[in-house]
Amino acid sequence: MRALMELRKKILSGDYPGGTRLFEVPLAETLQISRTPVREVMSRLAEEGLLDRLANGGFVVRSFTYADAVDAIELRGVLEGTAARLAAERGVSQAGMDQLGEILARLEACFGGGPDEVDLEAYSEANAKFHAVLVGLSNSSVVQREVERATRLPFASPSAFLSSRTHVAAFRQSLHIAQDQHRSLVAAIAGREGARAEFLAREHARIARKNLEYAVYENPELMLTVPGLVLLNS
Amino acid sequence: MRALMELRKKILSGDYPGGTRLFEVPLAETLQISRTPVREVMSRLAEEGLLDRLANGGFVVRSFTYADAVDAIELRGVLEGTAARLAAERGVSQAGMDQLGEILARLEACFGGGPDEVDLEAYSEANAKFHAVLVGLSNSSVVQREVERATRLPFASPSAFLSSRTHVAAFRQSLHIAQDQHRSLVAAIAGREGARAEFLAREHARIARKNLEYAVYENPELMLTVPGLVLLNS
DNA sequence: CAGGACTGCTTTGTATACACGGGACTTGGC
DNA sequence: GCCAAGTCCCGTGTATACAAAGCAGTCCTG
Repeated sequence: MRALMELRKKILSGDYPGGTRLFEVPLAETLQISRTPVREVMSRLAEEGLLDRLANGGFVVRSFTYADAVDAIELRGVLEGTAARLAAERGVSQAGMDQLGEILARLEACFGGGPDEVDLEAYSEANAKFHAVLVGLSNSSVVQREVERATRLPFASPSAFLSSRTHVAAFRQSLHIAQDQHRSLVAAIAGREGARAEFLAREHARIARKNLEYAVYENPELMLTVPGLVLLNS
Repeated sequence: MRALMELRKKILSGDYPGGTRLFEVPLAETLQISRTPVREVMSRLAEEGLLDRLANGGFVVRSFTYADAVDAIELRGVLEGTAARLAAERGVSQAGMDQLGEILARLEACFGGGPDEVDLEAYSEANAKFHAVLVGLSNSSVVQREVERATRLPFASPSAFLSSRTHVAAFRQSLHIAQDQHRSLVAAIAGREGARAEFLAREHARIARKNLEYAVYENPELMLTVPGLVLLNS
């Protein structure tokens, strides 16, 4: 199934702009496989939300506007917020809280002495872990499934603007605020404050929205380096 | 693609209980088609959330617990709530509000003179329309897409407990409350009250949760007549 | 000149045959 | 007697050939 990764990569790197119809025969030649696995691959990418099924068969690369990206981020916030609220309402075991605390400490350790000094690589990894664990603590496989789904769109992922290739001051500075929200979120869950946890998670996601806004309007060359932003059309 | 509908129907009617692994060859014989379209069908049902992909290939019928159903309903409420909030925040055109008002009136007309007299058939149809239009008014294709997805699980659908086969007093009585919530929801959107709209939509969905609770604990024979409830296992 | 129908091509849908991989069972050796 | 290795079977992955459907372009007719 290397073909799946290959096609996904091509779409994510902008080889096939949004709205491009993908024909089976040429794709089969490009990927050096026959039509049957091509269909399989496209079907999976449709599940991921990267392709749309056409009414009369066939697939097109899904096309995203700036507004869609904003909504996808908002949606991620809503879903993570729900997971956080459920975790708070239903309660989290001591082991779960310990796990969150440990990741929190790992995130903390990524900040160096200087005000602008961050180990982005380590932060990005711990951040992804934090979000994954948080969602798991909702104790709801249904919610977890949908969060993971919403997160699969690269520009909506919690780590979208943390790629090590994007050493942008504006992004780095947001990390202190983000980390404070992480801490507050954990405190809210520990204190069974469902509403607080929910809205902190939402606001947390809106950092990504702000970063997106910055990339699109202030620093357009970032569109090429931040993963997924090439998918944005108009 | 009648095979798709046929297999979906079989799963929804409980022919293949949750956790059942679906093998391609026997399924191909059952459905009277070859393995290739069987794979296609299963792939689509996986997209719908009725099947799960196994790690090493193959599919199993997704298995739902009571808690999963509760969570799926809550999730639907959260997503519809988000749509309602966005509609309120972003504003809805006069034409949109008129459309909502018209459906509201149609719902109203379903209640007869008696306290327990309802044209369930008409109500169910208008109710489905109301929810669809409401979500459309969010003006967000991303949110709309995910609401429709969450709604595809039959027991999480807004019309789950409105099937005409389930003339249960407990369900009918909830309709007056539901209709009041519909009216309030429209008022909230008209008044740009985002938070109110969001939480009304959530609470509205929780009527379904209550009905589910009733079906499972008070009137188990309903499990067989309410569409989708046969999917619930433990 | 315009509209409709027919034909041909392009593209997806379906069937079938073959390849590959994994797991279980059996057999042989220690 | 137990463990390990090999083989066989079951099930999915892949390729290819063929069928059917949709679309467009052209030609014929009114």
